[in-house]
Amino acid sequence: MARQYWLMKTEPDECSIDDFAHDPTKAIPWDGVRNYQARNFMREMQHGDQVFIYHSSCKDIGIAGMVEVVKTAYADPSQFDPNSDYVDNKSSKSNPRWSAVDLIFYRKFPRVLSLQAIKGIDAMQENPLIKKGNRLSVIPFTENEWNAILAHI
DNA sequence: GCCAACGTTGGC
DNA sequence: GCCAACGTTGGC
Repeated sequence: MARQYWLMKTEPDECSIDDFAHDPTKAIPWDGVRNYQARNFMREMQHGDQVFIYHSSCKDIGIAGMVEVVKTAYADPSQFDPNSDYVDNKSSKSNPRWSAVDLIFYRKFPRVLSLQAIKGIDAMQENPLIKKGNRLSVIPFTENEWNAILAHI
């Protein structure tokens, strides 16, 4: 199947593009997703899929760079960790409720492409990212949307 | 810090 | 299965 394109939101205080860039050889587990729609998208991800990293709830809101999927969905360990904020007592090991994927650095943009700029891109008008009240933290991108973003970097 | 919009929970 | 209450997200 052809490579797919995604966007994942993160608060840069938690995990930013710089955390990936810091060691480009090190895969970082993307765990803690506790939304079913976002989880389902993560389960569709394939090795080699590319992902925009979006910084939310911060000073410099927008797309900061790109990472790549290096490990497809597996049971998110944090759901079973009683010390984790993300523990889910209703999840079972035989049928884990939540999934994680591993991501690796691909590229940091010279500057963050701001949400405001993204809203101005024609090809992005149907993308959930710019819809008011949207809370989805994992968003699929069409190839057209993906290329339109790259054309503005 | 505010608050609108949304997803989830739980009583019925 | 409905829906009100609640907690969270995320831009401003």
